[in-house]
Amino acid sequence: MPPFRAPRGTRDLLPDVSAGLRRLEGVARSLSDRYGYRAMETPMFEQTAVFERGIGEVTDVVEKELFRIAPRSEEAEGWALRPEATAGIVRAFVQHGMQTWPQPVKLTVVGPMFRYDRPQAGRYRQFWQWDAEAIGDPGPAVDAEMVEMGYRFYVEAGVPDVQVLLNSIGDGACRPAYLELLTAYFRRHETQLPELERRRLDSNPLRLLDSKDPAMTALVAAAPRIGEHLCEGCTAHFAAVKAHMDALGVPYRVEPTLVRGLDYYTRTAFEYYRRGAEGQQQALGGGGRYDGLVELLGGRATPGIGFALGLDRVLLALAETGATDVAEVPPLAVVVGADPADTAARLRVASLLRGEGLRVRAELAPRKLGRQLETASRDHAHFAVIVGDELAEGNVQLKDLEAGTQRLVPLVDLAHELARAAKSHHHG
RNA sequence: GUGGCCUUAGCUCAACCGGCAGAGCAGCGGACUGUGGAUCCGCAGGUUACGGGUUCGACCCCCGUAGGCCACCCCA
Repeated sequence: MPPFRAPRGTRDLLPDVSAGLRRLEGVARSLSDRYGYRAMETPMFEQTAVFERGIGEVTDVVEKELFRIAPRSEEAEGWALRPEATAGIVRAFVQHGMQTWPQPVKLTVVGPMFRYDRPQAGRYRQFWQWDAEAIGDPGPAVDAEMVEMGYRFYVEAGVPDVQVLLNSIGDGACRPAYLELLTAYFRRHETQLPELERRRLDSNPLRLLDSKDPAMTALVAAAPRIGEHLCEGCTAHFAAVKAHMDALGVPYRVEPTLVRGLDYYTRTAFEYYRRGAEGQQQALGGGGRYDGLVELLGGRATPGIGFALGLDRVLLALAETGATDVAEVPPLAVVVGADPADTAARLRVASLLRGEGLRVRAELAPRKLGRQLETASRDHAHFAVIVGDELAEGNVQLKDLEAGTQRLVPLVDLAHELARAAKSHHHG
């Protein structure tokens, strides 16, 4: 056992996996660009209060999953690593007076998030998200546009069987009344409720709706549905969102029991999940509207909507379907030497080529020529540059490792020759 | 945070009932002293996750800890 290991719930992304993550990040940035979302960065930690106020004091994320940093003695307030991006972005929106920018302000963040959770496959204490937020547009069209952008991400990333779940969870006008109705309904059947569900009746009654306890199925099916108790405004908004989705041709399923875990959501709630995936980590991403959040964090009342897509889970899904490999680009050439001891000559020739912008590897270990060529072949390099006695006359051997041919080339022409060969290689 | 299963070389895995810890792959070297992907041979690699206990004797049984995984809670 090595003396040090990556902390629990974190992991090293070795080059293959790291390349996969960067590929996903590329898809996310491309989509952000196409849909008009501008990239920004927020700090990886904020005042704890930003998350407590923004996400909600009684949510699991704040109550038990927040990665807290104890304040130093001279500081009154503690910090916490960001468990999600929305609160920080909205904090920045308020801080920098973005309500004076042309509305809506569309922003995106890609980066690591942190939650002090019990780890499992696809659930880590440090994980990566693509987050996008559109702040300042109350209309349903931007909701549909956002759901579509997320859906397109999975399509372009190559994740099969992604389903969009859609619901409306009401707003300040209709949700309180519905909650009362729902709570009253379950209270009437309280004796049939399992222990856990009885406790949730007080803390978060909406959660009863997507309980996994089989004893709840019948009860949930007969429970009042939010969709039938939305106010006029929410009903119209939801209908318009669905109409836009239909027009865009994005497949979705209305899921009346879909609720979201964070307090700030209003009206539109959506989730992307993978059908048929074993294990519980089928939630690939989710989001929703948060028309009260900006005000909650000290700004003028401003509507907003956003999503967070979990990149680790996409990586996991791609690995399961075997579509994860990112082909490594081999070096154009490997510089090898006839005299194993003369490392300096190899290093010098490689340096020359690198200065000309070429991707080359120098074989620096003092191994005999055969071994050097062997590793060059296994690297799938196109060429080997053999440095030997002919260097005295200013020449090297340029060997085509695929064709097996080689010829004498003056050192002064080498970069040009290789660059030309590289071009013809790439163009077939 | 709750319950359960697992942990042997860098990786994938063997090791009878409690009786000398092994193989394949990967790495390094040789066969091959200025010419490559194959082949053959060799070398190195281990406190059997860690700490304790039972036993003449523990990879194997018991207890604890850590990590991973699974189901919850919850979520990405």
